[in-house]
Amino acid sequence: MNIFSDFQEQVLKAVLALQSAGQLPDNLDLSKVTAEPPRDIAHGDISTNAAMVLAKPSDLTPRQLAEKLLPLITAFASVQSASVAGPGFINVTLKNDVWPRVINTVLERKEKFGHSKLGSGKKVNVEFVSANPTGPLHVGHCRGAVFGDALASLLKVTGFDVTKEYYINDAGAQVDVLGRSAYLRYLEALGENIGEIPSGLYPGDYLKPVGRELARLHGRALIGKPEEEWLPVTRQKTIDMMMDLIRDDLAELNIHHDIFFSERSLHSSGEVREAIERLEKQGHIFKGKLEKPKGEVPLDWEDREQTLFRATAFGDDIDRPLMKSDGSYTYFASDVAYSYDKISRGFEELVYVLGADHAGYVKRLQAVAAALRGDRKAEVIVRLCQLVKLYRNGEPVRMSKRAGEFVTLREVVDEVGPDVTRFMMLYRKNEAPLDFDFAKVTEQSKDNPVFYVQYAHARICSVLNKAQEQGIGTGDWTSADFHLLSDESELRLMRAIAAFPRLLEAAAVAHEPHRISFYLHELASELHALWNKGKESPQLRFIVEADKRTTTTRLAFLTAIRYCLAIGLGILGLTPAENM
RNA sequence: GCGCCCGUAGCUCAGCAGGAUAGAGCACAGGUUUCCUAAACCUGGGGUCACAGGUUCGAAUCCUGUCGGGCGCGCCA
Repeated sequence: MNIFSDFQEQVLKAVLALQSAGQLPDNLDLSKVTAEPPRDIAHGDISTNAAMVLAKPSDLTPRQLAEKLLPLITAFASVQSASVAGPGFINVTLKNDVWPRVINTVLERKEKFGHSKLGSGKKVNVEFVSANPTGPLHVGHCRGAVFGDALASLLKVTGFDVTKEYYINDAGAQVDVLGRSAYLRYLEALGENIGEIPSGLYPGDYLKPVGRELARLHGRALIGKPEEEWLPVTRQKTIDMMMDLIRDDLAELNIHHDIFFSERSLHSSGEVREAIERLEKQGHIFKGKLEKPKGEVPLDWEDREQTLFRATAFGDDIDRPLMKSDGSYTYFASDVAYSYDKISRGFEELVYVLGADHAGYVKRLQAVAAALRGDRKAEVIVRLCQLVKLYRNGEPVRMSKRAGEFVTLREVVDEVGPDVTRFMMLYRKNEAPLDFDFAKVTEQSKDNPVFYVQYAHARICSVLNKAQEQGIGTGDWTSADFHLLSDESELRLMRAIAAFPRLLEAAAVAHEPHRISFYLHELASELHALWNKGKESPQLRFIVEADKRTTTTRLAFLTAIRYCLAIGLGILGLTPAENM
């Protein structure tokens, strides 16, 4: 039950009624008609702009049209009163029985309250993390990982058919370097003196277990062989073990992808060639020279003719090369094939969660999809996550990538826990930079939003448990009478509950899971406010021994709030705290 | 040079799908409280929504331009 979308539908029906009565023109654009909670609650429960957006094409003033609509809206079953206000808003106060119905809906639908069919089963691919399999995940991957996972959950509960995907960059020069680095560790494991790891290879200790495993599997068999014989072996084993490592890191954060897609497989299956042939047939490929880049010029710049995808025809800034000078495919060529693969699998929405340093990829990804999709719908949506700055007691944590000193994702999660990590990553709009202070995020005070929200849930659990001990909160809410809830704080909480389904839909449409975090903080805040009132006014406490009916009502009410908190936290990937 | 993101209170940030008098937390000022419904509470001051145009009945929100900050710009992935 979404009181806002229900009301909007009714308003649209009222407009249609006026149209069939000949009072309004037939060809009105109704898409701009909204039904939303007014910012100022003095304006009632729901406000619609119908009269304002439809006035001009109807050749009426907003007020005239509002007056026409008013009697129809006043007649709605759920409406107590309606009035025209301001420039032409129609404000509505709902009948008292609406809030009880909302709460009953929560109690019936339980952990599915707020779920909707907004997405109507649309197939969405959410690709996130996709870090190179050359080492453990570091803190920089953290935000995109959490964001992507939460977004996927959000889209799921709003009715999309979501696939969570990780693209493994297991082709190209980087993983060759990785294979060579592991080979050294293999020699080391067999007792050879390898000295310092040469620059250009991966120095990290995390490759030592790979070396030992290679030694266990192959003994000394790989020694003395030419590189082209051992490299494929060490490379693949290393990639496999690194991906296991990465999967473990992600599991620490409660993140599980549906599909791990290998870039290498695109080459071996011939898809790279196929996809490029398809572009070629469509005439989107040509040979040409690119202009020298402005900015920083690469050291090995050479002016040469190359095979290019005409990305500029699809809105990109420059055309993109598909072949290297040695005749092999570029990374971008794999991207073309991968896009083609996703489109062929029937995804109508391709979501990419990338770091802000990949902003330059947005247009080329969109260009590729536009060129390849043909008659299919395949919309590319890119969400960029800004950097996370780590602090320890207000001091920035220094990291040097060159020296191999970086804070790993695992270190963060081990120190503060997955729930705190996830919530903090989502307590900011994705395109805004984020400060993460180890001290602040684990602080147990109301200034810490994770704690604040979890505490609200735990408080409810504590009351419900206490009630159960006294034999009152049995879960049978049939005798609850929500008309008894009349305190301002209680009314605000009921409005917040009623707004939850709408919030989820809006967050899904905007691909902005952070809105849920802020909503939860607000909901928690309202709950704590009511709780604090109970200190001063015992009649506002949840358990009122002398009044069983009120107690039952409030326990049911708390249960509904608890569902909202738990559902929201669940979408963000947190486990609601039962006690703290 | 070009592209993308950002610019809202002293600070960190929200601002819901263009809506009515722009919000929260911190900090600041004043007050309450030592209760066991622990990990405080209440009240208050504070704004040229970077700037200038435009679209609209209505713009922090959409468009254009300017300024300021960040990121990126072929044979790395």
